[in-house]
Amino acid sequence: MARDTRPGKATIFDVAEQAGVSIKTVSRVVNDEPNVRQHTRAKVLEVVNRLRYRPNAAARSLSRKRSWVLGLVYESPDEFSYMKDVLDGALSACEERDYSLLLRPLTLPGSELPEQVERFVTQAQVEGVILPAPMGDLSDLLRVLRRMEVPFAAITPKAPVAGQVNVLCEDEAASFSLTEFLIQRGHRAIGFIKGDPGHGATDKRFAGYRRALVEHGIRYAERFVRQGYFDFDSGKAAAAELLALPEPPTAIIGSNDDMAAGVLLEARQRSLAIPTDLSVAGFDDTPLASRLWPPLTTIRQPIREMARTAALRLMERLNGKPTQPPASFGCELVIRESTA
Amino acid sequence: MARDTRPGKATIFDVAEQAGVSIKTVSRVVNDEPNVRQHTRAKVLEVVNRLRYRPNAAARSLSRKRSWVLGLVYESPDEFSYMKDVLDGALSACEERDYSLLLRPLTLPGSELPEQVERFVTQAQVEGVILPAPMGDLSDLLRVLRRMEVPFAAITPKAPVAGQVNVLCEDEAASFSLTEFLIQRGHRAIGFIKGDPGHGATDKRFAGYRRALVEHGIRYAERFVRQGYFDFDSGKAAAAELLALPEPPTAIIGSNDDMAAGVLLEARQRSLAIPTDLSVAGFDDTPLASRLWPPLTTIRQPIREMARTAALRLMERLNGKPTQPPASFGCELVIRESTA
DNA sequence: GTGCCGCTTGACAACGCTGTCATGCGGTGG
DNA sequence: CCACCGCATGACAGCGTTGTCAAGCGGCAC
Repeated sequence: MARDTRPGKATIFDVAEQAGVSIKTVSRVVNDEPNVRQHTRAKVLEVVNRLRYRPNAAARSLSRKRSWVLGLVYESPDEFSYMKDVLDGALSACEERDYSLLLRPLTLPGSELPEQVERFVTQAQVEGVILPAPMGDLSDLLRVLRRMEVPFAAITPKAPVAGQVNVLCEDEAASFSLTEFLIQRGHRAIGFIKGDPGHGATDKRFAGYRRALVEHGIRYAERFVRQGYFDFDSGKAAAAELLALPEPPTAIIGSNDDMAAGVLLEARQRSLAIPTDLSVAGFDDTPLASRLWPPLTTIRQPIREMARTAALRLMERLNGKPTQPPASFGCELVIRESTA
Repeated sequence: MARDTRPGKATIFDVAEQAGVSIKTVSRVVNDEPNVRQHTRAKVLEVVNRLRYRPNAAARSLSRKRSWVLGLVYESPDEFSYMKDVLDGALSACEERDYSLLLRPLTLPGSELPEQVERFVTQAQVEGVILPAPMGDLSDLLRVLRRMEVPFAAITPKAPVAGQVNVLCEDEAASFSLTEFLIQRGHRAIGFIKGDPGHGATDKRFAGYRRALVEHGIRYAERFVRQGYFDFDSGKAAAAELLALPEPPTAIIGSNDDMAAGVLLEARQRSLAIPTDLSVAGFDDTPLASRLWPPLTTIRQPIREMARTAALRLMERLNGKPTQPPASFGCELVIRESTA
């Protein structure tokens, strides 16, 4: 364990020695603490740059009893676009604030989920956890985190989690405006494919759909509604049922783009022309939406920004800031060629 | 800094005390070192479980001068499927071996790239870096890593990187067999959209295409080849050019699925029927390929496994195992309805 | 009985940093 | 002149672990 003298591996002792000060003063300068004379500070910084000194994270963690590590616990779907945005947003926040982000994909449903998360958190000394949908609704998971006293940030949970960071978006309103848009284009028989019942967005999107119907004097018909699971196959299957109805809908809304893609494929296989015979719309504005034919009318959510906010607020919380009310984000209707 | 007595926060001292041994013996048991009597070992393990003792990672890192952290440096494309598989594979390896994985998305081209990577590595004390394509071909990046003496694993670089972990796949052979498949279906005029010139796969896929033509006695025609950049828009633009030729090709190969999706859209907009008027094929077998209409004939690569192998070999290297010859993986032709 | 060896165990320093507290110093008010 | 105060700085312990080295012990060969 002789001292490592490769460049870039300088320790606080090396800097102190060369700057002619104590290690404590170097520490003060590096951490931007007050009570260091301007002249001293400058000298230390000069040596820091010359030696390319970087504080050792492990030593710092050990001493301060903090790790500056956030965890991102997620369910890994085939169609990863949503998670990609979450990841981008969380990473950008972490980088900005010099936190690290550790990932932990989980498979649902999972009876071992609590242990897996516990292991994840203790193993890597995770300080706080980001929970994209539907993780914020898994009571087992929340219970473990609370027991371990690990703060977390829930992105679009069904209901805001008390005492924690919450980031929501206007799913209900977005769904309302999408449905309203179809109604205004003359549709009366509008099919709706729900998402996974475990996700917070599912109920809200469905509620927005219903409210739009009601407010425009259209009777809600249960036969136009099918259960899906946010994946391509379930969307395709639901569409098959809807299109087999005696009087099929003239428009179908999928609760996300991947299901809407399933609708599109099913329609094709039935030789329906889109949007002439059937209008189709989705949610999320994933890359998929613009690559399909015809490109999907959909709802764009600021997922990246939401995840960023979740991460930033979580850090603030870890640094002692009191809990804030949930952050809420608006959505935007993106009109493309799949609707008429 | 009073001792933290919450459950799950026990230290090696607590365990030693309750087991009636020294901390060193606890350390031996926890690290599976030899020379501990069976009886002693059992007693220590009992206490470890009872107190839910988990070694403090920071302390361990500090003492051993290792971090057990790998870095994944990547370019973040819109269509994330490739990276999703890389991520899954790398994470599964890391989890298995109790390593952590840190991500660092980068934007190319980047003049600040070397500094960004250097900061990433020193900041988080990254021990080794995984470089999915096209990162393994950026000489600036490789230079920095070598200077810092950080081992890395390159996934499908243009040429294997000397002295490092390399994971390749049979891109040339796969491209050959895809092209051959089209030829056997009667195509003679086959368009080819190249990928980003910076990627290793680009040249190999193109080479396979050419070789298949030659071996089947078809003259290679430059007018059937266009430059793309592995993204949807460039695929669409290239297809537009190819289809505007006086004698357009009857089949087009995109060097990845996203570009093939662009071909599909362009064909649609020209009212070409797929596959009757035009056959289309891609590479990678991303979720996109099966969601398009018609579903894409494509090449499936074991990206997940390749990334897993890259990570595992990198760990072995970090643990002193000598460099091995590159690992190579086969690909598989997936025939769907976009070709006839 | 003596010397040696291998297994088991423990004492203690070291890893690189930050927190606590003490000390020195110049200025200020009485 | 002295007491006091605030700023600047440093000595040193402590964070929780592992590496080194020494010691104790029993067995075995001579």
